[in-house]
Amino acid sequence: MNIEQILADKTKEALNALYNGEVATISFEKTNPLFIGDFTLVVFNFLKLSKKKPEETANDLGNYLKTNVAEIVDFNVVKGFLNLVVSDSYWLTYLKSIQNKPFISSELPADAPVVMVEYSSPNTNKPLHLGHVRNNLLGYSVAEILKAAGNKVVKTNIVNDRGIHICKSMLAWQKWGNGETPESSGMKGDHLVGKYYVSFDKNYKSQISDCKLKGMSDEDAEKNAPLMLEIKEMLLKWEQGDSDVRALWKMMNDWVYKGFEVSYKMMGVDFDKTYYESNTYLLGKNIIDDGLASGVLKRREDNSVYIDLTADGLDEKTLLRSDGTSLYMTQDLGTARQRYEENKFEILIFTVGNEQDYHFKVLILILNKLGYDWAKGLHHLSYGMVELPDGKMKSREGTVVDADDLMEEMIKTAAATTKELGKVEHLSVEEAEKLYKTIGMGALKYFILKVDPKKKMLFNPAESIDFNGNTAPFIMFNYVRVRAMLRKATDAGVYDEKNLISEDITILPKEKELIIKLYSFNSTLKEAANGFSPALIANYVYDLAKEFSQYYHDTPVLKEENKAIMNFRLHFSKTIGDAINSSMKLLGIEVPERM
RNA sequence: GAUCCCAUAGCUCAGCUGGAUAGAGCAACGGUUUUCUAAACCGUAGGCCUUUGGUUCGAAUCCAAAUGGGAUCACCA
Repeated sequence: MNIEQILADKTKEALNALYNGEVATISFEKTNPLFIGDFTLVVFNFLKLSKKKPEETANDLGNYLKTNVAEIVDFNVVKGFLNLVVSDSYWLTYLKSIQNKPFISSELPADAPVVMVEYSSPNTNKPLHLGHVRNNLLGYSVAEILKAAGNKVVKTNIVNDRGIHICKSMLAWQKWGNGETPESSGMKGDHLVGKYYVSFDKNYKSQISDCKLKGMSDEDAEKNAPLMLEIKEMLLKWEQGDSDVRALWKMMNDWVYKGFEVSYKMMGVDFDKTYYESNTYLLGKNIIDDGLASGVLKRREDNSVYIDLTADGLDEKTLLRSDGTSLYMTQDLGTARQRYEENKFEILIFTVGNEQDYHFKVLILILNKLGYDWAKGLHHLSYGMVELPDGKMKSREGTVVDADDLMEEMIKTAAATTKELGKVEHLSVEEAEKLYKTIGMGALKYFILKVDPKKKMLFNPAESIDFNGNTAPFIMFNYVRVRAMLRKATDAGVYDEKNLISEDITILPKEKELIIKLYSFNSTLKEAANGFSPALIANYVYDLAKEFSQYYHDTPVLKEENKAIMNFRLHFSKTIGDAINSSMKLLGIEVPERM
């Protein structure tokens, strides 16, 4: 049983014994560093029971806990705050109990709930950009966190591989591509396709202005520009299964997938199941039938189907066109049900940007209204846009930060910095390349994940991502210090791996602080899992690394003359290193052994 | 017009379910290396937590309104 639980139980007991009263839940907080103690109990809530002043109440409880809880060696009272001091031996025993045990259990309980995390969901008409990077990193990290918290996680990706936007790239390539391929051009497939998407848009825009010069309204110009008419025809042919159009579609999508594969690999993300919208876009009509039968959905005179959400403060939402064809919402209803039927998930998380908050609110509400029990487990993991200093990214205007470019840039910067610091002398070329990638990608991932997902974030490409301060390289650096010490100690034969910690060690204040930090790993993981928030893990691991850095600076380890103390500090440092490594893994960040 | 999200140091961000004197990093200024990796450590300076009301023993945190910023509100995806 952990110390907080013991304290909570004993406090309840105390309230009963002293004041004959009861309180439902009692929670302790970490003592503010300005005061002496490890845990603090705020007693204001108990004054009604004690009918005494805050100080007296705190003293009563403090005395009770000190005499009745072996782990409590001292306490002090400041106003209504009872600060409790936990014995060093408790913390030592705790540290011993986690020695050489993984922070994250690799085994799942047999009855682990299934959680699906859907993320990435790219379009196949253009390459990935910075917004997708945030999406991928978030989704992957949340999946890792949920897995570590004891869930059976299924990572899924739904590829938006059909529709009018894909036809744009296809038509442009057909018209102006001269048979260009990734091989002939040397371009990555997704970039090549994206190039034609941009050129379509450029030509389309100039046609619109031509039409407007001829006196058309904005709306008519957009609808009647020759390219738009051709696109519509192409989409129709695609839907009818025209073999030429389908062949072109397949060829170009395959180029894109090959490109995405490279980007995903570089990002270090992967998927257990990939769905394609071309296979699922017709789903959902059976749900409509059920909904009509139960009266939740209604049919208009023109035969279109809708749901009235005005009572919930939302609008009327159309779910089926008057011609009977389905809409974005229709297919999302269908795919959600398909997911449930295939996976029987407890929770399904959609990692999608906050511009779709409304869509997901409606989607989840409709499924609940339709009476699906599993709809309670749906959750939209919404994240803010990544903004550039001069406004938001627009792919059509070319003001995007391309994901591949960004990653390459990060790795280059990592290489330059590493060389500048003279850290590559003992590394082979392959090792050095690997290190640059680890550092560069780690810095990028940490930079993005440390920000609360729901907030929009600013990315300034001119100021490349920092490597000092609250960054992944700083955290890695502290891990590397631990590993270097352990290597040296092992080589010198002074590291006793079996005899962990002897009892008579006096722990330093900083050591105690760090042990308490290690102790909070599990509660942090739980919070991160409940809140789907990698940022909590990022903050945790930074605090841990920062405190360790201070400790490392002030406290000799290998230079310590007392062998027992040296061995303790080695084990202690190793455990910190393990915690750093595990935390970083939850963020999808690898740590190097040297840097 | 309606709905949703955001507002904390010059800049980028923490601050969990309300708790004691609001924290980091960057930038600025000063210091630390014969000592386990200085991508480090220490110090100085920098705040009406957007504003106004309310709830409370206690509010950056909860509620309401205002202001500013962003997003969304198609028989598009």
